[in-house]
Amino acid sequence: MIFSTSCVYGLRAMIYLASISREDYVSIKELSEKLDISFHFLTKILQQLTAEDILESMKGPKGGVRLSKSGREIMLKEVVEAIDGSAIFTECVLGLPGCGSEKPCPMHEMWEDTRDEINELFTTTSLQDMSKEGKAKDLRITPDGKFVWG
Amino acid sequence: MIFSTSCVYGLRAMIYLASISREDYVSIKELSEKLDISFHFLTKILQQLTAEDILESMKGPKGGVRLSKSGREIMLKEVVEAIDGSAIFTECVLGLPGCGSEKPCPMHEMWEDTRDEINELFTTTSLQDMSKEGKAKDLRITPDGKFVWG
DNA sequence: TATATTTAAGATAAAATTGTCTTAAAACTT
DNA sequence: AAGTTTTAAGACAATTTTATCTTAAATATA
Repeated sequence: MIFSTSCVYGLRAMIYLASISREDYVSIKELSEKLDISFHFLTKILQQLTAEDILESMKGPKGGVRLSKSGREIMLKEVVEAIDGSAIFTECVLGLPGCGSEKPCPMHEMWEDTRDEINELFTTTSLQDMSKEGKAKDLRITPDGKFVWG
Repeated sequence: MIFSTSCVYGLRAMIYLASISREDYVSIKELSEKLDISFHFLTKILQQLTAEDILESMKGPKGGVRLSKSGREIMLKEVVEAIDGSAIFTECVLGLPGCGSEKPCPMHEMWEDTRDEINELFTTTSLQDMSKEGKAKDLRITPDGKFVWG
């Protein structure tokens, strides 16, 4: 997998949130059931996103989480960076610290363009792009496919 | 990191092996010292590559490992697949089993081309390409850069 | 044949990731 | 004000990955 399990769960949840009204809070319980992800584990992941101000949260009845900005304004990269960090968008393949144009490794030149393309892709693709795609074509975002779009 | 630590170590070792004579065996001890990787850990990784017939090994004095084919014939993808598996070249971003053109996830279409590009890149780039690049420009393949090409 | 060298293989340990459980704090409801 | 619901936070456990250590097996050399 290119992203960690945590990151994948975070992306699934964020894409789902972008598919529904941004007004009201959605409880993590509901999210975890819809997306078939362990409640406590998902809570931790969403806490990270709340800490990064990509999500807003509220405690108590009627509480839950919601996007802090429009799904059109939240890019996939923000979500990935908040959970997995920016290595995938910046680091070289051989994992050498400080690898770059000035001090490259043998794989740098070969990889650079593709890496930049990945960066561009995740920088320009929004949660809304993904939720619209999924909702319009009724695509699945859970392994079993039982998930239904709001 | 896009690849596991094991995979990165494996790539570094294989690129180095492609830079020297294929005739004689190189001891893992020597490799581990040159590349600054734990001997026992590197041994396990290279054992995987030996099991996949990318490397040949011999025990005893004058023993060690060597490429089973010319570095020109061994593609980066073979090394990555032997250690990390083929997920990065085939799997979808959201980690849904069976995700593909017929049964996609919302991110499938967006990711497909780039993923195929990664696949193409690693399928067509050989160990020799990398070792030539590194040797010609004297690039580093260890974090500290103390490494010297044969 | 005996010895030294080197990979193979498996046990063990440490660290990171993934997942669970409990308690606290905040916000709503009655 | 009391009780319920929900996120926050931290302890704990399981799993995977990374790393180390020990013993066995094979090969060369003397």
